[in-house]
Amino acid sequence: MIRAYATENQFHRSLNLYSKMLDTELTPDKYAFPFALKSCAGLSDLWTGKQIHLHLIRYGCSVDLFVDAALVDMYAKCGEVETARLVFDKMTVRDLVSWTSMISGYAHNGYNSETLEFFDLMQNSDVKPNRVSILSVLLACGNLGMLRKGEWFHNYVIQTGFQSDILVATSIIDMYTKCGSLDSAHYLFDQTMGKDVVCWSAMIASYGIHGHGRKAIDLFDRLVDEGVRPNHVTFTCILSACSHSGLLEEGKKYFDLMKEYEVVQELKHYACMVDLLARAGKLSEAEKLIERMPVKQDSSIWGSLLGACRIYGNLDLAEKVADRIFQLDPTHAGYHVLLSNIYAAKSRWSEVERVRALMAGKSTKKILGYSWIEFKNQVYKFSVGDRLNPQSEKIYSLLEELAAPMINLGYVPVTDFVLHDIEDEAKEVALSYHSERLAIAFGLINMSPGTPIRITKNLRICGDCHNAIKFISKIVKRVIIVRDMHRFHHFEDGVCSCGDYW
DNA sequence: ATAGGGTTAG
Repeated sequence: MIRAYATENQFHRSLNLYSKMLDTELTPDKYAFPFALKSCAGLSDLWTGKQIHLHLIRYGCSVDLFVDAALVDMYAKCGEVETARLVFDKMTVRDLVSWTSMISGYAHNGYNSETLEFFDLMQNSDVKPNRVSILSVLLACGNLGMLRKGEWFHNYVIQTGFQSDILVATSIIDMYTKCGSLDSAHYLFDQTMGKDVVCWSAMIASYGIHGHGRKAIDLFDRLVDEGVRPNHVTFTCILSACSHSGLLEEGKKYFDLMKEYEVVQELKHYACMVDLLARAGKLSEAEKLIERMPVKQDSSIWGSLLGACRIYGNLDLAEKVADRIFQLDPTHAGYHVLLSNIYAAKSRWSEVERVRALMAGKSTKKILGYSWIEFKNQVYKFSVGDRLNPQSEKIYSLLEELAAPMINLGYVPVTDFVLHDIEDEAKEVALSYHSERLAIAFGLINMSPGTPIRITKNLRICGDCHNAIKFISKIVKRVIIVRDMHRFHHFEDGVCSCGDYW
């Protein structure tokens, strides 16, 4: 029964029975523990997971292939990757599933390079990967934006025949999407037989994140024609796609359509709608939607609105919205910076100072921005103004060389994005060495002419860099593809695919 | 008798 409930995702019931079992004279055995642990994993219930870990030691089940794999999985799914690794290291015998549990734990917790390293280690231990273990490396390649490595795995999948597996195919489509190769994603999607709703959703998401809202809509309508039932993820994908392309009326239509399919409108769907309305300039409509939505608000849904307040220079609403945000999430550095930028754009320097002081007083957690690029099977990472790369000399002189032609073509640095107490000239310098520009210069120096430069960035690209990269793409006659935390920007001949709508 | 798995806002 513990197993049956765990298998049916009824984790609370599963654990209730486990707990009842402890009250009897029976003791759980090595067949019960994996499923009790699976239920903890499903609930991300670390506390109960640790209790069960103690039980299984007490009952002498701590050296068992199945129990240990379940422990690794439980710790990983509860975010305790290091503990999972300790359990894994203690195992005396490891099979494909134990390796895969660990690799998947790495992949799903953002330990992307570890995922790839561990996959190699597994193969060196003469454990042959199967379709399940492939999913994790594809996820890691996608997260890292490692297109060449991802292509290598795609080829590997073709050789091994795993491509006919719909889960693997979907993962490859997603990998290509996240590596900026929309064409490859689309090509594989068309080739894939027996597509289910997940695969369709992945492709809709793909068009969305690359800014092809119309194609996402066509695909959604095709999915419906083929009798596939869209689910909560499919709707998230289509709403997000509409939002990235500014398709306001279409987005509203799909939001309403959710009711017909009896798909519950969750926070993530409202977030897309707020974003869509706000970026289209319907600020008060967006505000009203947040106020009257029947799901619990979070700081980020107000954050979308604050972002739109910056675009439209609406200071009054920005102040009101920022109040709400700081009540919900007082230590978020990004929203403080956003608010101070809104003040800066209106030259309200004393307010800028006030927000900065507020920020310092609350010890906000600032995420350091960085950008990276794949080159020769490696990832090269840059942060603003750093000189850690051996080719720094060349990188900085290339950026300096580009400055004059950029200005000749009409580039004007916009320094609103830098805090105002730096001198103007210093601001321009700080901007011109943002991590994405260093990564792009590295790509231009090292990659053969004609190949697109693909950059990944952990934050949103700043407005000035977005503008600068347009000019760079024109001058160097290169396609530059930037993935920021939000979406893709394809720069070519001075134009960005996002149409500056982002 | 037992395990590992694809899509999702900001």
